[in-house]
Amino acid sequence: MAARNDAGAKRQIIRAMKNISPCVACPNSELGFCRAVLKDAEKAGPTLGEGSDWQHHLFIPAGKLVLAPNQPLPDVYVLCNGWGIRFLQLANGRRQIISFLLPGDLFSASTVFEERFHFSVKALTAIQVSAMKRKEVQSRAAANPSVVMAVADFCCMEMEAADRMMAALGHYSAEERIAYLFLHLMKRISALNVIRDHRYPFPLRQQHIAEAVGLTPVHVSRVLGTFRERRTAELSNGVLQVFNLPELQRMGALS
Amino acid sequence: MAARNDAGAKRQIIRAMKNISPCVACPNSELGFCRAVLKDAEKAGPTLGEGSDWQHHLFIPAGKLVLAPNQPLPDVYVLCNGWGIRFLQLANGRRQIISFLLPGDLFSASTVFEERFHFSVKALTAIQVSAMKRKEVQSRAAANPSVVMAVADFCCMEMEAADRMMAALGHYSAEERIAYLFLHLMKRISALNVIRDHRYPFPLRQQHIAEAVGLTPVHVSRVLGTFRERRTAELSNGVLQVFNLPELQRMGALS
DNA sequence: CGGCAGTTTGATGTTACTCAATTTAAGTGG
DNA sequence: CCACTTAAATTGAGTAACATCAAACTGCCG
Repeated sequence: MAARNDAGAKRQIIRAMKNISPCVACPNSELGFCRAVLKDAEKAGPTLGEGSDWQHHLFIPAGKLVLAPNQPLPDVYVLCNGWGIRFLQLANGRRQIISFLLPGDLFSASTVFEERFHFSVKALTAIQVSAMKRKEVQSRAAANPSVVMAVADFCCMEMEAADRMMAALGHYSAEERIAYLFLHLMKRISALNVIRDHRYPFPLRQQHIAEAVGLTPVHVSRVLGTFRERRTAELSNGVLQVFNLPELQRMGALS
Repeated sequence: MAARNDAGAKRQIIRAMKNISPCVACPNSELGFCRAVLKDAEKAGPTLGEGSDWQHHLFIPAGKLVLAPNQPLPDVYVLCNGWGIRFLQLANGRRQIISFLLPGDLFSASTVFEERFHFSVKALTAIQVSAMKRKEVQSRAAANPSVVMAVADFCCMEMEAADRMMAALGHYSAEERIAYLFLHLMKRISALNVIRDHRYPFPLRQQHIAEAVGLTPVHVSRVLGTFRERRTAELSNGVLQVFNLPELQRMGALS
């Protein structure tokens, strides 16, 4: 039921966002938000031209920093394509990955409200980003309740995800944290892709998993090793293959 | 500067919330939100009677569960008085404290948008809670931008706090996590109370600290012991006394 | 072929957990 | 005011989980 809820919210975001971003400038969008919107724009005809002055699109290569914290920025960002990470840079040089950004995701609901962000964003793969003037988004939201609903929904999802991750970080073992991360991302990926044979696109390095769940890369490697031995799941070549879903769920279920 | 920001946001919430809740039914409010609102209501005269049908007040004894997760509830809750904890109940019987609720706090910004909550709330001390019909809050928000701003601000604060706590849980040692928690709460308490001699009201058991930062109560006791030995800080009798603030900040600074 | 980033493996060290006992503090009822 | 009870905090000993350090291995790309 939680899964249905998530997927429902995502669809709602997609639907409502049509009122914000036609997203017509994304030529090669393959997933989620962009494609859905693109189709609609085609149907609707060429009314919403690509040269609008309140939104533009960015094409960012893999590994590049997209946003640094505490810069005043006039735009709200939606990831159209590819994967990103949202993270906090810590004093000791480490970083905590707060969330993985998938196609259709607002970088954060807070970007709609505030012009300074407390986090950084980096491209994990090559990505496309839709940047929309915050002022314009806000005024459209004021005129259109479904946009407000979409932002509110995203906001709730974001907060719930953060809360659950806190619980995982605070009270779960290495195995359980990684299982939880896998399940959480699998649910989100499933909402965007058709998954066959339990094989999920998963462009993460072990380093990223480590930074997300608060372990060292070395220990992540060991845990993934045991997952492989036990034939629970295997991560390689950017694909997560799950062999024993019940086992994974047993480990990663928070409540 | 971060502190000023926080205090500013709090004041803004208090100001904007006057449009939502006169809060006149709280007889003994001593802190923050309620008192501010009460004063204003007196000035404004008795127009806003206490018998309004869209809000009521709850008096809840210490230790009582206020909200269980996944119940559809028609109200939005603001803590008027006392301390509460917001937490996730985990499968293994443990719980993760997500945040401490102080006077003036919305239980969560998500309560304004959704009728089912993913968390539980428990009274840490005896508390007073203002419950306002969500529908009414939403319609007042639609009519009054400053209410929207207040909720948005609270939302951003909540998300930022969660993100930083994730970083603390993921990458920080026991000492650092506890120092971080202390500093975070000290900042929030300072926004509500006048603090003298670095003595902060702090009605937490070591068990609560443990549940918030992901340690065992035993280990919390040891860490607090070293804090006391080194004369960094001391927690006893519901009072946190800080002797060496720079030392605490050195340990608990995230970035 | 060489270089490089990512992963794996081993040996060792440290942090924090577990279990259990003891002390302290805070009521409660006589 | 004092025995009795109970919750909370402290202390100690032993252990498990994860970190650290270092070396070897893999795949990939020029």
